[in-house]
Amino acid sequence: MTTIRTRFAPSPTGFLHVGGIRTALFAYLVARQAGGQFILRLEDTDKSREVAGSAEHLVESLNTLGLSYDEGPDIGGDYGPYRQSDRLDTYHRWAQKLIDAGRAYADPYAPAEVQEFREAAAAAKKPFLYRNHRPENPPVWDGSTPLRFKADPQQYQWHDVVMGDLKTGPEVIDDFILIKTDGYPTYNFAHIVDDAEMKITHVIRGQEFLSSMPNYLNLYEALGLELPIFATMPHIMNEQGNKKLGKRDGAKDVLDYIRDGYLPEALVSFIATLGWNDGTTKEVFTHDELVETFDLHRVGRSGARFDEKRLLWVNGHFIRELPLDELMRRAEPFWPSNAHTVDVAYKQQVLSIAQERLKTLNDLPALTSYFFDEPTRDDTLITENKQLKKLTESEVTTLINAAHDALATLDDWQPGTIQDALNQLLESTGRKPGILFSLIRIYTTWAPFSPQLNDTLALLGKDKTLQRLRS
RNA sequence: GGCCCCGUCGUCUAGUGGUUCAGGACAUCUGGUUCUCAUCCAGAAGAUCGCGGGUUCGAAUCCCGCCGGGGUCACCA
Repeated sequence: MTTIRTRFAPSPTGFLHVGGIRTALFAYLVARQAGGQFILRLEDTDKSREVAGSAEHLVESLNTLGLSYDEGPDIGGDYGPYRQSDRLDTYHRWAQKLIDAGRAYADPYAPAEVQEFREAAAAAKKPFLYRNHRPENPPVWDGSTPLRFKADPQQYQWHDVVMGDLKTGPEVIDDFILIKTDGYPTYNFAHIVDDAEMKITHVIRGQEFLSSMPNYLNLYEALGLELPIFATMPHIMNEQGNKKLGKRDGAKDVLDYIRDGYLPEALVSFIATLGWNDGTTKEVFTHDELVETFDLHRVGRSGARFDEKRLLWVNGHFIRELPLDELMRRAEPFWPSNAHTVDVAYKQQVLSIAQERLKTLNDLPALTSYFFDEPTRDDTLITENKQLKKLTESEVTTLINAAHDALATLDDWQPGTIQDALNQLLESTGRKPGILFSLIRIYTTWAPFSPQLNDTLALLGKDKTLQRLRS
């Protein structure tokens, strides 16, 4: 039985967005659940598009999301190198096989000439095919011109795990470039050679490559290579649903989501369910659950929209599921600045009452700042409150003073005892909780929302509570 | 334009001829949980399954046509 080997093969031209991550994730899952290997290969054959530092960025993105690979440019492996620019001799070796077999030839035309052919075809409203201009006696290829594949146009039928049975006619097959004049191979050539040499069993990639499949099939044949299993992922669409998600349309770097307080596991679960589900009503999946239940056959064929609202909900869900000490670790970079002057145990208590209110870790400062800093008074909290705005100034003062005095006599400062004192105050003042508790809550936090009153006061401490009720 | 893929509530989807003329989730709205926000619970609204034909006793599910959306036609991947 052959070992399942999948790969993720991005080009280092920038960051990774959710579309790329999904392809990587699915390839990763297929390998992991089969006990196989997941490989990272850098497709850096277009020097002009390469962005400095993006290889490291891709690696960081995969690591951050927990998509660990078994072989790759930075860690090596038995089938390296894993950077295409380091494999040029391999491509030339395979190209020579094609030349020897009469299946590759030097392209004698200047770029402008090819462009003319193309425009003539467009003018005649016919699809452009390079092979219609195939030279009769091409010169010996010396590397100064592109090397083209001599296609053998024919009808193809093939199976795609996601897309099902597909077929196309010979008209879509053409002579494409194998090696460019700069000596680098094209993707079309290099990925097939590499997949074969690296013993890749499943080619999982985006839909944009679907229309090139007949050409690839033709090349596999010419090269005498066995076909891997193909799985084509539908596009993830932008929020408007009218375009494939792309960097130029504002697709975000996945690492930006992490910086914005999203949990890697939330991102992974959300991305996995964009086009896939396990057939039950289960909505969120842990890493292990995905490894166990993921199935390429259940990936849908239609493009899915990227809905941030749903991601936000998934993220909140995962935050609530986190054990407190783990949440503490994750939250570390997100605290308001003054929180660092306070001891860890206190922060942990603050976190415990903020946990169920966090949608992202980035919500932490807004939710907890009054535990660390003196809040600034904001009277609109009272004047814009339906019930409180009816009170006169002296009524407010009276109530706050009463609260101060009642709480000042309290020796045992605990949520329970505080609540008892507050309940007594309710009786002695004859006010509704909606008035009394709201007022105390506002005076002690000056925040639009906070955890329930007794917990907030308990954590704030007696001194701070009384002091804020005096101001 | 040629070729290819897709089309179920606003969104993600379940559903492959008949206990599903449609289930779940997000979002929205309502009520409850001694105060706000959130959580949680209960509930509401929301899809004539893109449209039109056909096959069938019966179709979201099969066939045909149309429309709509997307992708691709590079010395980019």
